[in-house]
Amino acid sequence: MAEPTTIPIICGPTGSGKTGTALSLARDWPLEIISADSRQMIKYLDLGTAKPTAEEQSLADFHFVDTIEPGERYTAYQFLIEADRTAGEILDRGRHPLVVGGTGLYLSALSDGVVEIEEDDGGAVRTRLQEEMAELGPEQMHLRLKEIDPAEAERIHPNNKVRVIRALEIFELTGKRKSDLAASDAYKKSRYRYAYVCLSPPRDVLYARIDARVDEMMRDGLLDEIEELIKRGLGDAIRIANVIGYEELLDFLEDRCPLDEAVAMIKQNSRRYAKRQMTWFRNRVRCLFCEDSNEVQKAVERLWTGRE
RNA sequence: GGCGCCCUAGCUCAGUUGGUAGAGCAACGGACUGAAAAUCCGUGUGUCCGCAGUUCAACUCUGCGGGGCGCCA
Repeated sequence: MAEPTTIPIICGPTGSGKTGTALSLARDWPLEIISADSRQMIKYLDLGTAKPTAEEQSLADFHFVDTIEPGERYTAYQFLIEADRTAGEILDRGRHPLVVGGTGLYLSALSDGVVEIEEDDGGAVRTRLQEEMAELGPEQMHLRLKEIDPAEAERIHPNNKVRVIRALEIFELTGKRKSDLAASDAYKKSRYRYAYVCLSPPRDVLYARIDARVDEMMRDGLLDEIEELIKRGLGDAIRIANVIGYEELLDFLEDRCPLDEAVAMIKQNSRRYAKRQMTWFRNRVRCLFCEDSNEVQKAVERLWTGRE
């Protein structure tokens, strides 16, 4: 039996230049890009998510860009299923799949798999748990988790409502403890192997680039984009989508802060996001770290030519 | 030029009746298994403007110098 194909992943924090790197490779290689970016998937949110432009999208085939509606639910599990399928189709065309993105959870779902759990139809269980959380408070809910799944409760801080709810939700849906499922082999996995290459410029360079990119987004008309979407009745959906750049400007448009303050917050939140991404890549996955685009390109090409 | 107030963390400031200092924000570190650009946890990082004096001991008191703000000229 043949070794499974190894597919390269270009990861890295926001603003590191992943898209540009992928497009450089596209000049010399027959590749298709599997974008692993939870916010670039959302239709109409273009400037603020630094979505590849129409021109950039004409230079290579991008998958998982503009595929969901604002406010629509999408999960790491769906990404695993669909990205695996897409990778297969690309290989069938005789081309190279190249995963590019900064959403760590989606990437590790793809590279390491994720536990299979029954679907919560319409999210009724989660909605109810959220209501109970609001009513009873985090301590009570954490205590409830402690009774059904002490090991998981031990790992989750009581203030982390999202995780406490998720663990309770899993128990209600499956009748099994999250800690048991995680230790089992009930994993959904991709057919392929993946190799991470992380584009990580020095921090001061990255931060300067992030700040400059935010100014550029504003010059390009991010505010107009949002006002247009509000006119089309998508204001609430944008809030739900929870995207840096949109949240802050909605605050400004709703008179909650001056514009310069909103822009400063976009920069700060983007930098913090980049920092969290770096923490993930440093400690969560094994990857080759490169300071610049050329190094990344060489590493990817080594994978494709089969020379390790 | 005279008088008064101020100078402590990256920023805004608190504080020590003399025993080398602490809040908020920022920053930094970490967690993350179907919400992840989400969610959560942890950590003071300091020539206390400079020099000299008094003192066992000065960030604190005194003098000189520097910078800032206000009022009067």
